[in-house]
Amino acid sequence: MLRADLVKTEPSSVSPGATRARSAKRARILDAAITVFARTGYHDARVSDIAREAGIAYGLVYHYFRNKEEILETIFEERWTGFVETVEAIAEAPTRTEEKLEAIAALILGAYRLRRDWVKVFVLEIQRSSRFAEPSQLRAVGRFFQAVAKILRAGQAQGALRGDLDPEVAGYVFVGGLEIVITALVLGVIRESDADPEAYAPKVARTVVEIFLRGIGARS
Amino acid sequence: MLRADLVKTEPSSVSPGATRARSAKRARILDAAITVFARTGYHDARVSDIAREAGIAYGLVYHYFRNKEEILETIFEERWTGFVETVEAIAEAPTRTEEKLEAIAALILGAYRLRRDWVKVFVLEIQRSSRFAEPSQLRAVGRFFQAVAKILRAGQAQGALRGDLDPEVAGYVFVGGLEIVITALVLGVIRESDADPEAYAPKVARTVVEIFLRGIGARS
Amino acid sequence: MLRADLVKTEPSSVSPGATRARSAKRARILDAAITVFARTGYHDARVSDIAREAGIAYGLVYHYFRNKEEILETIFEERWTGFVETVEAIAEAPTRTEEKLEAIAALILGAYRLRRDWVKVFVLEIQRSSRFAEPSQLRAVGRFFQAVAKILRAGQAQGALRGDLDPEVAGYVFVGGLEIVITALVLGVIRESDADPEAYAPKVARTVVEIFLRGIGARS
Amino acid sequence: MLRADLVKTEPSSVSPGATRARSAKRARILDAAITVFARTGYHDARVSDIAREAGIAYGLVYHYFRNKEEILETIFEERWTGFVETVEAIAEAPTRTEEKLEAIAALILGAYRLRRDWVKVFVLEIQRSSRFAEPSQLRAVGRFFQAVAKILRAGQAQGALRGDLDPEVAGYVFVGGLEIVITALVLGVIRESDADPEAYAPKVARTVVEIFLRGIGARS
DNA sequence: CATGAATGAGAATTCATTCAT
DNA sequence: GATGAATGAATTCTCATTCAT
Repeated sequence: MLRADLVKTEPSSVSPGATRARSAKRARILDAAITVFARTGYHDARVSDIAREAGIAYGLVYHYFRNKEEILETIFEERWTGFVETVEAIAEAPTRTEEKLEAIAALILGAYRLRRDWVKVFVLEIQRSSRFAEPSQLRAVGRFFQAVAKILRAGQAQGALRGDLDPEVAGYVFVGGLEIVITALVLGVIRESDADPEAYAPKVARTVVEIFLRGIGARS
Repeated sequence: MLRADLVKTEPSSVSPGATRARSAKRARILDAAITVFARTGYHDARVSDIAREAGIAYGLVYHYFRNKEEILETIFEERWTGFVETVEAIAEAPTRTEEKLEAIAALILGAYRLRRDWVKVFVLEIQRSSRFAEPSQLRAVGRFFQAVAKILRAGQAQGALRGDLDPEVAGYVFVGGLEIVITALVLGVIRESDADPEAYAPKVARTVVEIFLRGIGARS
Repeated sequence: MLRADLVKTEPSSVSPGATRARSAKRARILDAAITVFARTGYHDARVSDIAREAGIAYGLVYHYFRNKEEILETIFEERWTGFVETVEAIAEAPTRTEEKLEAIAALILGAYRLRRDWVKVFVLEIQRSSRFAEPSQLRAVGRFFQAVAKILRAGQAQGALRGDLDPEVAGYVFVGGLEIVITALVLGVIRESDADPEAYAPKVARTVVEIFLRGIGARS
Repeated sequence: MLRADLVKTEPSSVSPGATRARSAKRARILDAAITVFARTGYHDARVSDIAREAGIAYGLVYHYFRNKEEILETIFEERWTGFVETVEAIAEAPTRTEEKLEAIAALILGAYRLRRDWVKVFVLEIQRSSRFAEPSQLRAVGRFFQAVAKILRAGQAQGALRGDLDPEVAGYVFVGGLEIVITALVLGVIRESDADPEAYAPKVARTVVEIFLRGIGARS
């Protein structure tokens, strides 16, 4: 079964020696930045906050990154890639359409549980960073939507899905449904029930998939 | 029929005389702020930009608003209220559930055509303004989601909608589906076909409602 | 007789009212900058030093000038112009060549007495500012050399000067002779005799002109 | 005949073995520094630029020099010394005054052709380095002017030069005439004729000497 | 000797906000 | 109301210098 922890989180699986040290500091800066961005928001985060959080000196940040914005871009590029690759793996897998959609929903909602800060930064900051409109980032996001669209087109081809709806728009609707639930969670608008937080995400995931596949309308 | 222009756009329907002048300047500042926020983003927008756009001295901004943030809040409160009232009117209307959902979808996607800057600011700025977490704003957003949830609950009560799904989560899914399509339009990821821009929004609206009601899964 | 005080020093001969206030502050910043640049050198001068010297707040400097460099450029443009105009007036005057050259020498060496800081900044800072290589500045300096060359060409035409020497190179030699004497004074390498400081500059001026016209070689 | 290459340029005429290596790196740093200072100016040159130009790690610079400033000082001291010694040799030589002055002019203008970067740094940077006011450097510059003054005094003593002019001021005038021509060349204000660049410097040198000795005034 | 990661003081610049006119 | 000059806190970024390896 596909699991949320498929999202690769450790770019630190690196070669030893000098390289390790370099990567270690760099990775600490990125981790710290995610934490700080999630807490304060990108704009209100000071570079010195990141440095303090990472436990390093101020100027070292500029040793590894040209400026504050490059940190955000790097977070996106390095961490998003792992996510997209997982989604693409799901798309290629020899499973039924419904399973694939459920896997993606579980992946996203599961990521919220495991890497809440990442999700916050992706959802709240990167998305509206001015750089987000940049071709490279749009392309990276595009990979994700294409993977979803691929699942839908395959589903239509094999008769599992209706063929009369635009798979691209449908893909947006599916992702949008997931995204807003996450946003609501991130913003605390809806709160995981205290009773069984572990069970909440899967349940919501299933609801989204269910609506997406069979609709909320009563069967006539 | 419910129309996009139900969104009230003119707080300038005000009393005459001195008061009119006051309101006129104030309204010009708000309009200018929307334009500038849509262009630059809230954080990168300078008060002087807003003043220049409004054609006034920038000290005057502080006559009408305590600070920059209050401008954003005011935009939200004054302009969002009109939107929510329209949605609530739709919810109360004696029409079928499907019609109501279609009206909301049309309202939102139509607003994008008529008041693109407003939508940009709502979607991109206010949503992630740190103030968004403020009770007053959350309440305002909540009114909107409650109106949607009300439609869904009513639909369940009268048997038009399945009763086995959480209407709150379902509401998010519906709105999220619409929202992401708008975001994609705002960011230029998907582009209205040049052939018939007028027809694009309604068509997308219908697709979203269709998926939401009947699902994309093939009828077994 | 042409006098050193022909160098216009007061751009503050301005219109009254609001304009005066604006100009007053601006002029104070420029004056303060000259003082500070002369004392510390351009590179080591902090904008805050200039502000303190001018008795104004930090940020006001940026109200009037884009950045630190623009201050230096402005000093050059506004103050150099007065100097060049004086030199051009000397060049046009209906006096003998020797008188003209003496007037220029007196002007320059006199300026050193009256506006030592200006001379320091011109000689030591502006000349090696990276911007100095800019067309507009080279042109401004060019005006000065052209005025000198004009005097020399006129002298050659009327038979007062030898015709077998390149007037352009000769102009450089004349100005260079003056300039290095000033530099030596600025740097304190040579010191005006304590006995009669007033008489030193004119005496040096006459020496430079004398050498330039009749040479130091013994008459054969 | 005295030639420009009399200026000693290779402190690398050193003993072999380990010492050679040391000196080699040191010399490379100095050469690189001259190149970089000439290109960027002292203040804007970063130590890392010098290291990159020298092809070494920038920490190594601090093995050989206490700090950035010491590099400039060293350039001045080590390279200027060779120049001054050449000038002193010219002064001592059993040649006529005019020949001596021509040799110096040729030396300086020739150096501009051979070691343009050195001249740039001497003319533009060292001269206004704040450290220029340092006794040791003033003394070094003084040696040069004293050598020139010595030539002039000797010329006066043997009747080759007029005795009624201050030899010190006259020396400044001579050097100043040369210096400004060089500055003009450095800044590109005057350009060596493309036709015969080799001949330009000597020609200018002769013009300067000619004016200095016989003046530009028409013989009455 | 060599390297380049690490440090942190320092300075420029921005811009929201205040206030005298 | 209206203006825009004045203020200064806040922050980013640079770069000389140190130091562990």
